[in-house]
Amino acid sequence: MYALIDCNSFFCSVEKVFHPGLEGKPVVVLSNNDGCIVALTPEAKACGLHRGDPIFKVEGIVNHFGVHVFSTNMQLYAAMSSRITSILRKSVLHVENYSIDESFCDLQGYERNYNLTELMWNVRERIRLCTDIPVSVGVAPTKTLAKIGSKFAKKYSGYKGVCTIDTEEKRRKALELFSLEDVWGIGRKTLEKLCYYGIGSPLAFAEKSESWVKGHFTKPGVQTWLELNGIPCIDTTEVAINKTICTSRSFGDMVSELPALRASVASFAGSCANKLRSQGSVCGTVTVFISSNRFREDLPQYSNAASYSFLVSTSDTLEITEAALHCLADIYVPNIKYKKSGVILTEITPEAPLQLHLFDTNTRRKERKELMRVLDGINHRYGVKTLRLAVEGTSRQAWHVKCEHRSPNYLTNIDEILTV
DNA sequence: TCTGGGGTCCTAGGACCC
DNA sequence: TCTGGGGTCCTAGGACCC
Repeated sequence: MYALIDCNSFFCSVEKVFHPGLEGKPVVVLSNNDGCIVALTPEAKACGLHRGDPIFKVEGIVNHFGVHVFSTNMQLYAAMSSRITSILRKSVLHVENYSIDESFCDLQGYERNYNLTELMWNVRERIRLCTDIPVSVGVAPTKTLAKIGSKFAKKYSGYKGVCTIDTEEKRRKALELFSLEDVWGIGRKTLEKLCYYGIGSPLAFAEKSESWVKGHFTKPGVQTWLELNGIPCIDTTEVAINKTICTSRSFGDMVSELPALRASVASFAGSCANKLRSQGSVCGTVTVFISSNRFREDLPQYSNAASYSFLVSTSDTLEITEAALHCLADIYVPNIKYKKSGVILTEITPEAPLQLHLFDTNTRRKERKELMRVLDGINHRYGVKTLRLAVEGTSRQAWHVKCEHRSPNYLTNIDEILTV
């Protein structure tokens, strides 16, 4: 059996931990740049707000109902997430951190000594006591069914936060009541396809014959079908090493001048290189992209991308930034109002063993590695971007993101710790 | 005025090999 | 009229996830 632990309205719940007066009030958390709603409480949903709504379009609702609005603070949410994960790991042997707000537990063996529902009730209570974050838990023979269970646990208070699907009868009942589009693995396209074949519920899909499903769907569809029928086949083992690393942002204000774009690209390249080193990898290629504001039909549109491949794979901030700025120079066109830029690192491999190159002229690899070690050490101790390249700029610039309602970093910065 | 960011996996088809 | 068989690797694009 598997358990899925899902934090309820996670970003909002974290904000509520530090603003206890908000219990029972509508709360939303915005995307970067204070653009769209990315997380909202049930109370906010009841006001008519939806995930994905651009905030400026729903200002009326927000003001009318007094909805509490927060800018996103990923550093804070990530810190809370790791606290929850560590509580889980102390409670259950096999924990798989699936996303910032969800973890799977492999409960194999626990059924001999525990009632699984009671076990998860205890885990849930421990998380509540230690972090004040409410979670919903689904327990079932497959991960897809566990996900469904957690949704029921969230929706119906009678489950007291834990819904276990451990009999054929419960499985069929759950599949009958659950909505098809909420099934893990069924997106917009698959939903359309299922509708076309007259399939209206997860149960109807699960009851199709194996040969029919194999004839009409490819591997992911077949996997979902198997999982719904109680046969585990989705392996979500944590990917500790990313195969691509991307940092991109929409700008607070549009920019046209090359120096501002260079500052943004250099800053994103630095962030990418930092992530790359933190997972002990090097990259073979860096890609830079820039684009204008696609929502402004009245302005000339332009977007482009360019890549550079290194002779010898690297994780050196200076090398990666320099290459990224060359790419930018290749695609920059003046007199365009740019809204977004980004840096992508690909062809990521472990830093050792490093494939060298016959015609490589870089003789300072060792010194550079030491320099990066010092750079990372300082930024780890004194905060992200304390030490950075001059080209990234020094003052608040037009391309910086907007975040007018950001909470302090209560959990990670001693200067911003909560005062009681 | 204002519209997010960061990933993975799978498949088909092209290009190439013997 | 007839035009082999069996592979690998790479990439773009689609679909999905949070």
